[in-house]
Amino acid sequence: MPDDPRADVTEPTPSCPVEITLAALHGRWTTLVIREFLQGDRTFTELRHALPALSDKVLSDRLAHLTEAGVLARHRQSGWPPRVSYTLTADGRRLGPVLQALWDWGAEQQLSSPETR
Amino acid sequence: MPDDPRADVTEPTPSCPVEITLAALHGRWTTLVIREFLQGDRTFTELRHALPALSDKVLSDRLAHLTEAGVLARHRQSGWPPRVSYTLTADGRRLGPVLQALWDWGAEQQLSSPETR
DNA sequence: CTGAATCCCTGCCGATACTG
DNA sequence: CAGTATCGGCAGGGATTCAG
Repeated sequence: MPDDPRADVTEPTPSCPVEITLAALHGRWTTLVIREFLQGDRTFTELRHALPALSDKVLSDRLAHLTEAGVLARHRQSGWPPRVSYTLTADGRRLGPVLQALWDWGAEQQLSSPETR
Repeated sequence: MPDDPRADVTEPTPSCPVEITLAALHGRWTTLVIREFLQGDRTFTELRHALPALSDKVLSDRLAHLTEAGVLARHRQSGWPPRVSYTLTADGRRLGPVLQALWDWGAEQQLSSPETR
């Protein structure tokens, strides 16, 4: 990874692959939302129930952001009441291992330094 | 990972392993600073030269933050001029695979969606 | 040389209210 | 049902200046 042309960078640029991923995961609640989708499709209301403390606005923001990042796909079912479901894309599913890596480091960290300060 | 007691969480909490890791990586420039250390020890001035657009204050903040997160260790060489070097801890070295996972996803993403918008 | 203190500015997040 | 509009508070990040 240091032996990649794209690693020749001296400032944070959106073209760095690491930045791309962090941008996709960016924002409070984002990883929890993704975790929901790793267990299957979800609608707006289902997410609201799974994450009660998450406000409508932020949930809406996150879904839009993840959709734009290529992680989620939006599906409008026509008819009434309006129903929209979201699914992980193939790219979104590839985030599983990424979250796993984040989880693993944090879990190990909890062991090696239970609490500093 | 969904089959872990610590995954029963309905809001972002600092005790979630994923949050711990994201907290360690948090902040602009942080991953670039870590990348420097994956290639060896560095002093304040060396980092300043490697990342010219990074201000003193933010560099200082990042070093303090990473030290507190257990990623870096600080070593004061006594004498004059004052010289301080930083090294990755064992935990810090374990971030290599994490950054690799972030890199891989982002790199793949660049291929599958070169530019949207 | 290696930072810490201060100031300002921007962007995120949350709450509330409203619409197709 | 599934969002958008608006507003306010607060924390992050940059520039500059000062200190051990």
